[in-house]
Amino acid sequence: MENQDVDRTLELLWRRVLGAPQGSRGPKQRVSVDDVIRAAVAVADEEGLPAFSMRKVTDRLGLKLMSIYTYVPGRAELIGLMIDEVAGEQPLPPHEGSLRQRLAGVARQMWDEFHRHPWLLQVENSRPWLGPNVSDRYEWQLAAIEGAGFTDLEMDQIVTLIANFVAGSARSSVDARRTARQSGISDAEWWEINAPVLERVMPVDQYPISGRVGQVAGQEYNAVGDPDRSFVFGLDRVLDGLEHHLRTRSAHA
Amino acid sequence: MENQDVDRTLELLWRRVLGAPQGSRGPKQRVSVDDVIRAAVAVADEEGLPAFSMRKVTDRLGLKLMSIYTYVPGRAELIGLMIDEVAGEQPLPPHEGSLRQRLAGVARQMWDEFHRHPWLLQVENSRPWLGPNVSDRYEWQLAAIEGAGFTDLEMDQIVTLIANFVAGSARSSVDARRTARQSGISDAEWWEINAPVLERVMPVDQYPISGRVGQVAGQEYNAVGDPDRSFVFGLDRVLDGLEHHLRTRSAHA
DNA sequence: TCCTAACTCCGTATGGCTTACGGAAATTGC
DNA sequence: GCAATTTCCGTAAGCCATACGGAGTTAGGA
Repeated sequence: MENQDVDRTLELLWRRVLGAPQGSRGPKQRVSVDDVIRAAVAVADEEGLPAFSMRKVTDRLGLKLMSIYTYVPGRAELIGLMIDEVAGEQPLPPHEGSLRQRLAGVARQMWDEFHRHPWLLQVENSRPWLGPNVSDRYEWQLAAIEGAGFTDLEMDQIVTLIANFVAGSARSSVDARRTARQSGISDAEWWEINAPVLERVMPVDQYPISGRVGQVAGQEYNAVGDPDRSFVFGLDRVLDGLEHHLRTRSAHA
Repeated sequence: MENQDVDRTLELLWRRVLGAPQGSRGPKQRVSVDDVIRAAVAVADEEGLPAFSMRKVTDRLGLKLMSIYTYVPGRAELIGLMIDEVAGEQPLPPHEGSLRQRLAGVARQMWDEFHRHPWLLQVENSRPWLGPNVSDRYEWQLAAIEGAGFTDLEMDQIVTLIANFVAGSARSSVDARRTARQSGISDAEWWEINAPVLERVMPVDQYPISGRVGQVAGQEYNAVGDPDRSFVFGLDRVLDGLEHHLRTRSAHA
C-alpha cells in the first residue's frame, strides 16, 4: 500500500470535516462515496466478507466493476471505510450508574455491533483506520471509566481487555449462528451424524471429565454450546476482576 | 458439505486409531496423509491462511494440483486436519500448583499455540472438527479446574471464557506483528505519516481523554499498543474474577 | 468560441483461486 | 492374463482483484 493511499483513505474517512477534495473538471460522479460505502455494508451484511466482492458492490449501484476504483483506492481501504461507517450507527449515550454498569454498557455495545455486522469479525486487522466514528467511540469508552481511580495506562488496558474478550466471545456466537444457517443441519442432527464414529473412537474411560461435563452442558444448552450464556458468565467474571483490582489498588494508594 | 465428507474427515482425523481404510488395488500413494498435513501446516505457517492454497501444498510435495483430492476431500477438511495436527504438538503436562497457576498455564498454552501458528486465528470456525488431539486437550483443560469447587456447567464456561479472551488477545498480538512485518513500516513511521492529517482533523479539545490516555500509552509502549502487556494485565483480571467467583460461591454453598 | 486538462466510466487482460469431470496408467485379486 | 480398483493429473468452468489504457464528458482559460 502506498502512502498516497493512506492519505487518500484518511481523507475519505474524514470527508465530512475535510470536504470534497474533488476537482471540478470532468463528468460528475453518478453516485457518492457514501452510496458506495452503504452498498458495500449491505453486501457484507447479507453475504459475509468472504463472498464480499467489488463486483457485487458495483452491481448494486448500477455501475460497472472498474468504476469503483474512482471512488475508493481498493478493497482493503473500502473495508476500512465500512468499519468506520458502522461504528457511527449507534448513539453513544452518556454514561450512568455504577462502574460495573458502565463497563457492561460498553461491552454490550460492542457485542451488539458484532451481531449486527458479523463481517467485522472476519476483517484482517492491519493497522487501524482512525476514522471519526471509531475515534469518537474510543473516547466514549474511556469516558465510562474516567475518574474511577485507574491510571491512564490501566484505562487503555481495560478497554483493550473488554474489546478482546467481547470479540472472542462474539466470534463464537456469530460462527455458531452462521454454521447453523449455512449447513442447514441443527446441533442435534450434527450430533446424530457424528455420534456413531465418535462413540467408537472416544471411549468414555479415556475422557472422564469431558464426558461428564459435555453431557451436563449438552443437556443444559440443548446444543454443543451456548455462546450467549457463556458471554454473560464471562463478562460477569471480567467485571468481578476489574472491581477487585480497583479495590486492592485503592488500598495501596 | 456432504455427510460422506463428514464421515471421511472423521476417519482421517482418527486415522491412528481406526487404521487405513484404504483398498489394496491400484497404485500406492506417493506420499501419506501425514505428509500432506505437515506440508499444509508449513505453507500456512509461512504465508498465512489467505495465501494458503492447494497448489502450494502439492508443489511442496512434488505432486500436481489435483492429486491432493485423493488424500483429503477439500480445503476446509484439510484445515480441520491441520488444526488437530498442531493441537498435538505440545505435551500436556500434569497440572501443578494453585488454581490460579493452573488456569494461567492453560491460557499460556493457548497463547503460545496461536503465536506458533497464527493462521489458527484466521480459520472460519464452522462446527468444530473433533479430532484426537483437540479432544485430549479439552480433557486436559478441564482437568486443570477439576475439584476446585465449580459446577460442571461452570467448568465448561470457564474454559470458554479463557479461550475467548486468549483468542481475542492473541489476534491483536499476531495482527500487530504481521502488519509490522508486511507493511515494512514501524509504528513510529506510521504515526509520522498519519500525524499531519490526524492533528488537523482531531482537535485535542474534542478528544480530551483519548488524547491524554493515548499520549501516556504511546510513551509507555513506544508503539500504538502493546498486546503482550495487555494480555498479561487482562489475564490477571480474569483470574482475579474467577477466584472471586469461587470465594463467593463457596460462601453460599 | 474553442481548445485542452482533468476526470469518470469501463473493456480487456493478467494471474490468481477451488474443484468437477474424465482419461491414462498402475496395481492387485481372481 | 483379465478385470476391478485406485492414483495421478490435464482440462475447463467459474469465481476473484486490479493494472492499464481508451473513450467520452465537463469546465476553465485563451
